[in-house]
Amino acid sequence: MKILFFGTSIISKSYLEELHKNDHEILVITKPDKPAFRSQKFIAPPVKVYAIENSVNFMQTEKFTPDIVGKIKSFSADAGVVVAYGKIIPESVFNLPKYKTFNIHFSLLPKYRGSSPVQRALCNGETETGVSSFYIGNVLDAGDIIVQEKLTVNVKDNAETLLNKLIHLGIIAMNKTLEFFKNGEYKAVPQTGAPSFAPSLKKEDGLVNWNKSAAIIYNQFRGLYLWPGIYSIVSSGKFKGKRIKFIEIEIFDADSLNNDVGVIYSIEKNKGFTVSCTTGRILVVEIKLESRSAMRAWNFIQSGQLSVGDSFC
RNA sequence: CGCGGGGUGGAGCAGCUUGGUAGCUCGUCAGGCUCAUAACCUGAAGGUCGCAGGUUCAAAUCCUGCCCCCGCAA
Repeated sequence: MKILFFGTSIISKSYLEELHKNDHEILVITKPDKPAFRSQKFIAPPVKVYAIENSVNFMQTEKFTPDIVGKIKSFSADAGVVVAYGKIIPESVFNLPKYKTFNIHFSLLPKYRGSSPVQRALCNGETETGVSSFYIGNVLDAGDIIVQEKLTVNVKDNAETLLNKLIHLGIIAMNKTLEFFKNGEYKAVPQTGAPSFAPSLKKEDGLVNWNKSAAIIYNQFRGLYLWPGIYSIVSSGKFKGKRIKFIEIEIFDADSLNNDVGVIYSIEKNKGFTVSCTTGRILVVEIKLESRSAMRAWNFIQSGQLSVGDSFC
């Protein structure tokens, strides 16, 4: 088939790779290079890198100008595939392909419409999620569903592990969808049930609220594992006002009812320190201080700059 | 040349402003104590203070250049 592929991130790359391996004729649409990281050097989207390395045709654009739309039109695609593209595609473009354009979304729509479905689902402690392929329309993530695949969330899953599972599942959904197009044996169904939304994550989403249960904080940790991570501000002692990121935490106990919320309750030899939540306590195992590399919480305790009784806000 | 922070025995830190004997906690090793629970006590080993120059009687500390790590911003 002739496939119009919209994608940018490292996630999209796997999908492009799959399409390429399956001998589809592909035109990739991706975002322009952007300055990134400390160096401020222009970094190419992973999808572009793949396209170059594998001689796949691609175009980079910020806007869908008449000129660009014309070029896309002349490709006369059979189907459009959107995966982690990062931009809104206008109707004049998504209606061009013969079988229209579909998106792979990492949730069981209409749940978790938006850009961070995996992370939000984990934060909310969902035990089941999945992927959906659906027709792109003018309302974000609201089109008719073509294929949906379910997945049970493991309690140990974090944003990284769950995303990897969903990427694989999404590839299956994509292949099924294309197969459906080819055979014509399918029927897209409107989304049913009340939609929920998964807005983009912000750095502040990582701030821990100790006035929650250890279970809720742990879910937040799982969901924000890749970015932005979770953190808290020290409110007493030598480190007052400093931010500490929690790279690795565990639930120390799930049931205790505490009044000393946000206070370092104990130090666990060779492991780290525990902090009280309203219900239960969190064991902090690995941390990261401003301007420092990540380190074991236990090691940091050796410096004596944080000890039992110090608190977070 | 986007802004800022950091590099000190194996680990985490202090010392730098105001140059003058390498400090603290942990770990390791040897010994003691014996139920403390972050166990405790005594002793020991282990460091070209990121690298290279410079200033100085004297540099971890002041000056210059370079390397590496981290955060912010995009």
